[in-house]
This record gives sequence, C-alpha cells and structure tokens, in this order.
Amino acid sequence: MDTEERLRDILQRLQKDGHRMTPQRVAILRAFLSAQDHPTVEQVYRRVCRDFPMTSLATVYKTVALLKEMGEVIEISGDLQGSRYDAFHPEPHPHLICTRCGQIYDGEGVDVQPVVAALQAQSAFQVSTYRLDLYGICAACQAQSG
Amino acid sequence: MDTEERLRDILQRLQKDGHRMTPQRVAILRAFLSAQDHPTVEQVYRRVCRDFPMTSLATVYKTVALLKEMGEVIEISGDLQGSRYDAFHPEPHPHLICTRCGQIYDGEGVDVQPVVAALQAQSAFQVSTYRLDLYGICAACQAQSG
DNA sequence: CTTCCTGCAAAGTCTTTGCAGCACC
DNA sequence: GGTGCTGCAAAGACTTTGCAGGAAG
Repeated sequence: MDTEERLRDILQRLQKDGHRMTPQRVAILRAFLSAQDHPTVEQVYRRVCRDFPMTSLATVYKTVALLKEMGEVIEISGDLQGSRYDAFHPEPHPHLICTRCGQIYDGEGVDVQPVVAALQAQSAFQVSTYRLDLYGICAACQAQSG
Repeated sequence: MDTEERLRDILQRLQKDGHRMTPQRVAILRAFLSAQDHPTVEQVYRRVCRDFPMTSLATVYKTVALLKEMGEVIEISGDLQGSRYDAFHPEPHPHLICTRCGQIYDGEGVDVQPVVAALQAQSAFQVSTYRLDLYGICAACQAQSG
C-alpha cells in the first residue's frame, strides 16, 4: 500500500469513527506517512509548516495521539529531545539507535516473535505489543571515527 | 553479591574515581540497591527521606546520573510518570510492563542475545546495549477482570 | 584548605489542557 | 446548525542547572 492509498484509507476510517477531515490533519498525516526516518513531533510540525504555515504544534500533538490510538503510528524511544514515531512500519519491530548521530534505523530480517512468545509463555503475561531498541554506533559513524 | 557487599564495592569505586562518599549518596545507593521493584526517581527520593529527611530531589537526580554513568543502574521505560530504574539487575534484560497496573516485572529465563547478535550482524551496527520491553496485562490483572 | 557536593529555586524540555471561535458535515 | 477541531497561551510533569554555603579528603 503506497502513501496516498494509505492516506485515503486512514481518512476514510477517521470519518467512519466520527472524526473530521481537516486540512491540518491531511497535511500532518501526509508528513507522517511519507516520513521514512523516525521523526519527532517537532520535526513533523516543521515539515507541515513548510506547506501549511497555519498549523499549531498543539494540533500536531493531538493528531499524533489520535493516530497512535488508531494504530497507524507507534512511539519509539522516548529519549533525546522528545519521543520519535514510526508511521511507516506501524507494527512493532526492532530499532537500531545510533548513540553518536542519533539516527534511528529499522532492524529487519530478524524474527523477534519467538523471543516474545517465550517470554509471554513463561510469565503468564498477555502481551499486546513490544519494543526492542538496540543502542550502539552505526556503520557510518564507525567509518568516520573508529 | 548481596546488597551491602555491592554497596561497599560501589563506594570504593566512587572514591577511586575521585568522587566523594556522603551520607546522602550512601542512603540513595542503599535505597536503589535494595529496591527489587523498578522505582522512579521520585520513589527513591521518598524512601530515602524516610531515613534521611535532609535530602533533596536534585541530589537524587544527580546521583542517578552518576550511577548510570558507572553502569550500576539502567534506565527502563520512559513512560508513565517518569523514567524507572533497575539497579538490581543492571545488565540489560527484558521487562514486562503491565499497562493496567503499571507494575514492571523482570523477564527471565529467555536468552535475548541471539536476536541481538543477529540484528547486529545484519546491520553492521556496533551494539553496546539494548532494551526489550513487552507491554500487556499481567497475570494478577487478568485474574482480576479477565 | 581545596574541591566536590548539597539544596534551593529557577529555568528548561516536552507534552497536555482549557477555551473561544471557526469549520466540517 | 451542531459538534468537533484549531490555535493560543497557560499549565503540567519530569529533569537539569546555577550558585552559595558546607563538608569530605
């Protein structure tokens, strides 16, 4: 599903749930869905402002809360300068966080489910989601300075 | 290594690094080391105040920063009402966070290393630590209300 | 004595909230 | 038109910082 298609899908679902479709929401949604990095609320806000200066930070926060509730965005790593969000892959998956440059990469090709399932089995927890973040130095930063 | 033994060990290391040993630090350290739950800074502060009312929250924050730097404490889950800390098992390990009651349990008996190693291998990251948090409903809360 | 630590209060960040007016449906 | 949304500014929660006095080594 590409960005525009997903945008339409989410907007449709918004309406069905009694929410409204405003220019601000469309702009925020589009900024989120097309972001392949893992932006902070502040970054989304700045991107939206480029095309649509009449938007407030509070509205971005409110929209993020809505999207989180709808499961179209997940929150990752509440560390340096604000939480970061992933609307590109809204299913839980590992993230690799570079402690030198701050960049966040998606961890792909490794199945985490067995570990999650094992922990769930031996703890009697009813697990609904997880978060796996690895911290370290990314390849680019390693090349730069050892 | 039991609590008092570890306390002595950390204090010794503090001095070796040119830091000082003050009554506040000893009290904060003892509160942290003996906490088997995963307390917030605020909670540690309150526990310290019971035995040692002349302690400020700022000092607790400063001591936490020091302990984190020394690797005697790890930060987990920066979510509901402040970061929580684990000084009991300061090596990375999974945590099971109950979204109903807020309790945090240690995930034990499952080896996460293979997954971490696989992600490290396929990403060219130099991983130094990780964080794995599972969110769900704990056994007690399930029993209470389904 | 020197240096580091404490405690206070103030400032800083990120996020949430109250409310009046406006816009979608 | 009614309801929900926006935007502003203020409040809120957690954490950090500056600084003067005090204590550890």
